[in-house]
Amino acid sequence: MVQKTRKPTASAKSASSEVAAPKRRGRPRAYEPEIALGKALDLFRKDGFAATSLDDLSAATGMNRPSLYGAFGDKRELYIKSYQRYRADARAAMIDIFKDELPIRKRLERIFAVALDIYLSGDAGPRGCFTVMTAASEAVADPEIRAMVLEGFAELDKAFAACFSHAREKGELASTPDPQVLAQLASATVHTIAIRARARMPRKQLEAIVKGAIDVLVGAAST
Amino acid sequence: MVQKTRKPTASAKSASSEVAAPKRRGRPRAYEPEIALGKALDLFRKDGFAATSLDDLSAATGMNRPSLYGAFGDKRELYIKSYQRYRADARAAMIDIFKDELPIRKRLERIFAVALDIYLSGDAGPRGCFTVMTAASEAVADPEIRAMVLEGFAELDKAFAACFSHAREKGELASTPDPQVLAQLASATVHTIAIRARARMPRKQLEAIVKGAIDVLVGAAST
DNA sequence: AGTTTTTTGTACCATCTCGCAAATAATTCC
DNA sequence: GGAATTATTTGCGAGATGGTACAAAAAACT
Repeated sequence: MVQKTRKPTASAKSASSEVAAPKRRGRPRAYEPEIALGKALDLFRKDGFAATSLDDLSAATGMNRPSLYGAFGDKRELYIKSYQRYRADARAAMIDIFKDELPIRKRLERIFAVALDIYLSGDAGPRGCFTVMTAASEAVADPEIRAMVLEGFAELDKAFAACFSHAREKGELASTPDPQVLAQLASATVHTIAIRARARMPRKQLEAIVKGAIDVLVGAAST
Repeated sequence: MVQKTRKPTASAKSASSEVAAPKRRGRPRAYEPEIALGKALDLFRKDGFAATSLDDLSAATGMNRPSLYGAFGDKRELYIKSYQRYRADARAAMIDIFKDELPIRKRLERIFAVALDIYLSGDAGPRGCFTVMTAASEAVADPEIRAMVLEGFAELDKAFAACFSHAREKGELASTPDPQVLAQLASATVHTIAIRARARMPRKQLEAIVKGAIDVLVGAAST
């Protein structure tokens, strides 16, 4: 009764965006759940959890309330699914760069640039980072959201740490500052630009902050 | 009609907590506005703007709705006044340390410790930083709040920059990284611990982040 | 005493909130 | 074609929401 109970029969091998139409039984869905979830995500990013009403969500997705409820569960579940979607999108946008074989400085530049793209996007003003702007607020009272948020921090820290470790092994960085410490400062930089972006600080200034941070992070250790 | 229009007659020299009772005309107030504002601040910090209802505020302050309205204006005005109060409190807690004549490392340690105290306080879980957790969210749509938030960032950056400049003049820091860059990284560290505190990251871990950041900030330049 | 001034308390309103039940529509299976 | 299955639509209902009107209360002024 929640989301899709996909294909009880057909080929269960390939999962995601199967071209095959598994011939669902009843009335066909009028709207693509993935698109609707994207719209819901946009709204939650813009207004946060409490200020986003089901009517807003209904209008934005084009689904009326019961359909929303049937597809995603109640408001909180929809919020959590939206957050998962956000995280998946952000991860997808970053993972290649994190894994790429570039000089550390170049890599950091590209990662921060992608982050800025994410945070500054939005028709009605920059939306910032979902984790930082709304999820962290909910985290204090909701254990499930809290776990996701903490996991998000850890994921980013870990990715940066791998970056710095790798760079150190390649001799791009000195051994003095622990890669993990550098990683936490890089995460902090991500966080500060996320917040500042939300307050409509111009991109130029945010890029200046990023540049300064990179200088210290790689310059401080290598030079 | 808003807040106190204090003393049309009496001595207009001393302002704040005057002991003199200027003999207000009508029925005396049942509650101290400053205390009520503190309670409102607590609520807004805990739940944010949208999720805090006037009923909640009424219950917390002990004032009923019309009194609240008469004393502080509508919900948004009360929110803004709460934020101003928060900023004033935070400034008061930090200003002495910023001005103090301590070695840069010691000064940073104390500043971050105070920040952690603020962010981790709260009966119902750590409340984080008002600016970061709720005000920045509202900033995107509300110009007045936005101005205050941006001003808050600038204030913190400036205070840190003054710190680092001063330290450099005293020969505690090398000349390589611009004090302003160091300041922005210090602010970023404040922001990241504010967010992480809200997600109930243990104080120990937050202190570890702070320690690492300080190492890089002062160690990177001075060694 | 009575008048004036200010705050409080009660009650109310129009609107929005979330979630759901019942009825209707579109499709596949038999 | 008819039964079964799945989605959509309409609309409801109990309660919360922000804000306000109005009268009662408590003080000072005359």
